[in-house]
Amino acid sequence: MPAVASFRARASAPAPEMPSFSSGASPQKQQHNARRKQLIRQQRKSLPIASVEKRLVDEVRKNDTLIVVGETGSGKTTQLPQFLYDGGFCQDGKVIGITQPRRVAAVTVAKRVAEECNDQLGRKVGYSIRFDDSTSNATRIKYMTDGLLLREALLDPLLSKYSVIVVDEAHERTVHTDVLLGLLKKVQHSRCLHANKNGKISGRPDHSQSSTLKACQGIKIAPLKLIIMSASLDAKCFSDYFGGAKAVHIQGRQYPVDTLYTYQPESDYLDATLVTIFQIHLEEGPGDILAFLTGQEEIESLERLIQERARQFPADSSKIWITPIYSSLPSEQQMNAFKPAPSGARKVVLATNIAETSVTIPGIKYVIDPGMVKARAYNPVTGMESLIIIPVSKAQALQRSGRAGREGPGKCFRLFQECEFDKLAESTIPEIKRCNLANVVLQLKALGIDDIIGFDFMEKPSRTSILKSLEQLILLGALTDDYKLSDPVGKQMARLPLDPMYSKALIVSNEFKCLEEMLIVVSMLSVESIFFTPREKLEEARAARKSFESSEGDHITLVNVYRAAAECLEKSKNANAKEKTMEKALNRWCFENFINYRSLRHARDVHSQIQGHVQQMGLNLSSCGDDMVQFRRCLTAAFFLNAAMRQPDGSFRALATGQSVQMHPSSVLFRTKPDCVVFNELVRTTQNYVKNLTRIDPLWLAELAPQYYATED
DNA sequence: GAGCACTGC
Repeated sequence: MPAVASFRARASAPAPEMPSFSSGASPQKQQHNARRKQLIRQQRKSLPIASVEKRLVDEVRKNDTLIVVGETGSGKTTQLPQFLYDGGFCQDGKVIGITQPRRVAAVTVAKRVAEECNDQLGRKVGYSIRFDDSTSNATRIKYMTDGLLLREALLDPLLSKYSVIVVDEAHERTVHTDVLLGLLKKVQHSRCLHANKNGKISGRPDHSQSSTLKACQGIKIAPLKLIIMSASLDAKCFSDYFGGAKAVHIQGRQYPVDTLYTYQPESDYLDATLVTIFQIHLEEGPGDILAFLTGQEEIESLERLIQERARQFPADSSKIWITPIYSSLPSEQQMNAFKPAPSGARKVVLATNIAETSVTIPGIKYVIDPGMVKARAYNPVTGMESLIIIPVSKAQALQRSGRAGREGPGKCFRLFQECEFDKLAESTIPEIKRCNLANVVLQLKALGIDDIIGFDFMEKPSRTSILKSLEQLILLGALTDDYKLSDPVGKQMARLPLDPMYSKALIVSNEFKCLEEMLIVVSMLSVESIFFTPREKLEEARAARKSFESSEGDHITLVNVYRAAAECLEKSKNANAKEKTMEKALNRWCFENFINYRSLRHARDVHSQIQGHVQQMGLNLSSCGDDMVQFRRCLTAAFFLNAAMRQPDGSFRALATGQSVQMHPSSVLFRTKPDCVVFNELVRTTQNYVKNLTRIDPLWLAELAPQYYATED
């Protein structure tokens, strides 16, 4: 066991603002109602942003683009749109759009603002996220996810119904935010030219804008106001990107957080976390502890270690109550982290990154930050994705420490030396530089942006990564040989909110008369893991899966699961059950069959959305019935880029890249010896693994994908 | 015989 970690203090900086879950309490009595209104008025008035309302609105009037840096608790997300509404930015029925990176934020903030406006949600104030639209013609303040606004741009390239677009949490730099910023810059430019043209002021002709401009000729349209909101202090990069746009700073309201570092480097951060938890528990005053770990496995093993250590304490000492929280944990168990600790006990929340931005846990006074994070990495040359544990960035560390100062002064224990903090990267590498770009490229092409390499990204992805995506889209038939969006295949693919390879699979399956089966497959492949295998019930989980297994592979197994679930719903429907009862029955069925209910629910949502799209495209919901050869041939035609051949040593060779890969043990084919498979996922962990497999006849490759395999023997 | 942070359309 290493020596007890010891710490020294350094003044902390405020952390960025995060949306938090509102309690959603609904007033019942009128008196209660009046009190609540009064309270809301007071709260609004006391927000730091309230004192600069007039100045802010003036700045938006004067500047086409404004950068707003707002610290935690400044109220920018809820207040600024209301200021703009009151300032007359919704005249002529125009809408103020506010984008968020996360669905839950769009919903909770919209609810809060509707309440502040004393109006029903969905009228003046609404939200729109995938699968859930709560807006109407009357909506003037619209909260939405950034990805949804990108989709809207496909239908309305000038985003003509918006007078102002506010991009919130821009510092997070998600792929969607980055693409949106590039697009908005272009749209703003187009609308400016357009307005000038209509006003008989001659704008310089701009050929890059011609397609979008042409689409909107004859429509009266005003310039677009852009507001970029960021919580971090890096306003300069946004300002530079938008031609030196003005930046304003809004004070936050956050309690001070004492930050402490270790004197020595810690070789084992898990053990150091364990030691620090007990150090806080024994030496510090009341308050809950939040420890950031990298994944489920670390959380589970630390939980066991804490319990072991706690047993060595005298029975009358105060107790520790451990609540893990990570994304794949079923919601009921996640909720424990939000409950107060039993009296006399201290709550210790062991969390992944989920507690960094996505959820705010009440009662936290102490944060433990080992300074590591599990991050996705992508190799554009091999197409290989992997998850690696790397040091956090400074911005991330600040975000984590800020979690200790939400309700009162707090302390953050960083399990590394102060000199190490100074060496950390300023901010996390934007996602656009570490993911597959096929979807981004397809979207941009569909928006009429032909020159992807020359596109004005805030931070350009590598040339290799862009070229690789272009190449993949050509192979899928979405682009022609001269990099133009193909018609109808490319256009259809761009309309579908799916991975391009899955979109192509749907189009192919229409020709193979098995669209129904493929629709289920791509829906199931588009969501998080369907099977839930708790460590302590491994055998039971395996037995449950057996009843769905197909010897042909994982794709047909997924179809079987989906259909069994649909049958379960059908049964309770025939028993005239209400929707709520039906969902309950499905939930129970999932539990009994070791299926992740949340994932299945999500897959059903995707299924119904995509079904709507393909029907609109005029495709037929055909089924191949029991002809599984036909379906496997279809999978081959769709996923030919992901084919692998068995080698004499039992490993596989991915045909497109020549990489040596292994079957993942989670595949139903794992104990069998197929000669040739198509797969959907290639991940690197301890070795290269392929997941979601179906066995195919190797001869089908040359027959069904001759453009790719004809020259190979 | 492995193990997967987090989002989003």
